[in-house]
Amino acid sequence: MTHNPSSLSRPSERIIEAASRLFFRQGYCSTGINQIISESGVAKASFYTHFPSKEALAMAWLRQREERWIEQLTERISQHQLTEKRVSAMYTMWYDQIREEGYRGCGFINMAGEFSDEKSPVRALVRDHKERVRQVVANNVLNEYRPMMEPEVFDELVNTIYSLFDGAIIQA
Amino acid sequence: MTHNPSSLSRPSERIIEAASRLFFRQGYCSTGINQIISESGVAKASFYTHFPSKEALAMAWLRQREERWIEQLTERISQHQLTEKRVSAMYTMWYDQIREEGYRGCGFINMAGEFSDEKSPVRALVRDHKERVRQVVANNVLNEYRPMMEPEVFDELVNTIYSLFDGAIIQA
DNA sequence: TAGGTTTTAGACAGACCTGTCTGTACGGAG
DNA sequence: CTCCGTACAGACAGGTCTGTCTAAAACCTA
Repeated sequence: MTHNPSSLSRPSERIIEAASRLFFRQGYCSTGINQIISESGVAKASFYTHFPSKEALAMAWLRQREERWIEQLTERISQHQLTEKRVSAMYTMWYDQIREEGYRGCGFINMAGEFSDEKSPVRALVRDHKERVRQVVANNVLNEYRPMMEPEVFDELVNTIYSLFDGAIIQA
Repeated sequence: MTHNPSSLSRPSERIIEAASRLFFRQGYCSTGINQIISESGVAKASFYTHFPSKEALAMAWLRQREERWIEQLTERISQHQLTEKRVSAMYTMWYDQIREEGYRGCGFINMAGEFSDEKSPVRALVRDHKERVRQVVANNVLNEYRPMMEPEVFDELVNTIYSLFDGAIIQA
């Protein structure tokens, strides 16, 4: 494979890159396959050799985003020892995120909102994402507190912290 | 017109009511005209006598929402004299809102996100909405502070308060 | 150079969606 | 009773979108 000087070499990467930009800016429904292949400089047939459907592309994109997101979250958290510092790091990350993304909301929620079917795999993926974040909160952020209280109380604490994290900046 | 015992009498109201529910739950693109007329129990021809297009319906819905929203906001604010109480009332209203709406985010932002064209009238309407909220913050919430500082400083304060308010809604 | 794999360009089918049109039903006003 | 405005049902046209297919070009390996 000759090196491609300007853009990403592999078609599938170019596709995801373009889809990421377009889905985020325009939403899933408003973005057509033709626009995606046009902006990624890929033939339609190539698209369908790499992704079986448009929905599959959306899922691939969400999965990649999920991967990076969790990765970054755990990395930031691991830089601190104190539980309160970890919580703070979590909020900082969230804050940075919405700043850089230009106030367009959580990509996962936005995407889920465009799939009317409650049983859609995309919805499931979004639910999984939220569950994983909750797990990170429980295991990486608040784990020091776990031995100090009853399991039910601990779970409730996790839920509370997560809800604040997920739902709002009410703190500010 | 005979009184209709069960549902709303006027077709246009039934249409907006159904659209409100569906747009909110499924998003604009995923909701078809056929679904709207089916759920509102209205013939397609009737729909198009009341609204020239699907987009016009969306705008009508947003306008109605806007009206009620601003109305409720100013009413809640006017119940308090102290500026800090007014700010607090503003946040309380926002909090109530996201609770009752089931954490699906700001209807305006969600809708705007589905219109790719930056110059779409829907986008303009959403921008107007945000500007009106900003005006309310300046004139009804923080107005007591206005004489106490330079105009630029006051504007900055308004922007800050509004951004927090706005950013919180988006995240939810 | 030869051969197999991947990519490209774009025509095409089928589904779906918006918006139009035709024809019918019904209730109230004159 | 008759007229008129409004609502109903649904077929239909025009366009758009996804996903398939063909045929040629480019690339990599040997």
